[in-house]
Amino acid sequence: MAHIRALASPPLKLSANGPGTATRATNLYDQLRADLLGGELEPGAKLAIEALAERYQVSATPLREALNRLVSDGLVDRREQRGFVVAGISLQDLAEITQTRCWLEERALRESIAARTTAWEEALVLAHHRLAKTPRSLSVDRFQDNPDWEPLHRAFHRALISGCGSRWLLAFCDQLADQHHRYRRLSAPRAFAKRKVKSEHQQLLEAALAGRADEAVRLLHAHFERTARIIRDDPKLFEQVPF
Amino acid sequence: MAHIRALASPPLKLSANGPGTATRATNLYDQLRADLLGGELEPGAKLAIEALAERYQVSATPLREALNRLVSDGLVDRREQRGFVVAGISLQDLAEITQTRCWLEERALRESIAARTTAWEEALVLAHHRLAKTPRSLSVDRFQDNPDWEPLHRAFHRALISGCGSRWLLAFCDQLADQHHRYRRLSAPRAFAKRKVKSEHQQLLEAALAGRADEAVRLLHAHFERTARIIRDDPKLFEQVPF
DNA sequence: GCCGGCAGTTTTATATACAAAACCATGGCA
DNA sequence: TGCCATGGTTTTGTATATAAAACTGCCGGC
Repeated sequence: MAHIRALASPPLKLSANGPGTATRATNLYDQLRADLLGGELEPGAKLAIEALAERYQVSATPLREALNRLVSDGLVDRREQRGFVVAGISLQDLAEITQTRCWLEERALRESIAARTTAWEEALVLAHHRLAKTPRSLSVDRFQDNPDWEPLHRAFHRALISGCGSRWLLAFCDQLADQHHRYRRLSAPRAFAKRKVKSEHQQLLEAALAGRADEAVRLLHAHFERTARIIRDDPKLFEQVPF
Repeated sequence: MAHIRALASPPLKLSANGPGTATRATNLYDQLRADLLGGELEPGAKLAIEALAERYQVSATPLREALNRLVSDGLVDRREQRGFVVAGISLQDLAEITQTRCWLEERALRESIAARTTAWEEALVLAHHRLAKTPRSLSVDRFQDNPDWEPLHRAFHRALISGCGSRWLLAFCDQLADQHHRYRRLSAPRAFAKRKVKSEHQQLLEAALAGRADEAVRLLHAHFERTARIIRDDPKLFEQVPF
């Protein structure tokens, strides 16, 4: 199942420069993905081959390969004979992603808790510790994204469900987390003022470690739904929906 | 969410020959996918560019594009700098796919039943009718695959869960169904002798229509697990595991 | 004034040519 | 004999060139 990518980081090379060196299409895929998730490339934007080839200094062939991979991830839309565009966002889609993520992560979390091991608990505690000591914002009074935070947040949520026993389910959850992230980016400044994210994670950790599955699931759902509501209620966000 | 492909059939063209005509890479993707699921291309087999280009009468560029898409589907493995191979099979993978499919389809089925509408019920009845009147085997006494059967079987299972309200979940289920199919193909001759598939579907239909969610889920799990067991117990299938 | 077709332009998709990495067999050497 | 180095071969991955489709703006008809 080599197709399931490892978390949000580029695949680590086994040998320094032996067989299996990363290919140009793969590097480009990683970079494009980062730019899509980071918001450098905005939803709905045209992904013109020539412009991108110029921007990333590659030729059309590996570029098209990378774009094709991103289509499968749901980050890019392919329009036959009309090229590629950044996947759009909508309230409907946000609702489905949130709902689906609740369903899948609930299952994964319950399985992880039911099958919990020392290794899992320790990895979880570690992930939480790293997250907890990292500030969300670089500035205390206004929101200024701390780029270290997001990967650690991601890693914590990943650790919660990592013991579920199904690489498929984990891959699906990763994909939904990517999608969720595209929306979360938009709400981060608003969420910063309103939310006590830190304590939400703390409670989640404690419930999971203590094996209180129902409580952990409840907290996780609330966590996701709170994010969704903040985005949904943002008056500016969806006013100019192109459809 | 244009990336979610429509069931197992090629995307239907909206205008006869207007904008959006299928591209060569897309046609190739469909064909390769069919051949992978149909077993023309066996698990572990090398997918050499030149050989495939010759076989399908296309050049390397669209071929590589199609292969990249199939990697995301989990039907093909990419080995950096070493080309593509048909994704392998293993007992471990079969177990995970079966388990994950049970989890996801359970959720989707429960949601479908909870949200059931007349349209959903009618589509389900229709799908079941078509399946029921189509024989599994072209010959009565020995197994000879009826190519009409599989798409109808797929459509029935799809109809069961189609009301779940999440295109994401449906897409994940589709992907798992594809994977499951690769294994199911292998067990079909053995399953033919042992199983009353028809009555399993009949019961499932009745439970779903009557809104008996728990029973429907139980039947669905049993349906999947029975398939998995038959494959698992096949003495020939996994004796020469390449690892 | 608006719709529908038509030519020029731009952009996408594909074929081919080329570069670079992996593979393979051979042969030297301990 | 077993192992690593090495050169030639094959195959992958990338760049570029070409073909084909979509877009644009203009024009004429209704």
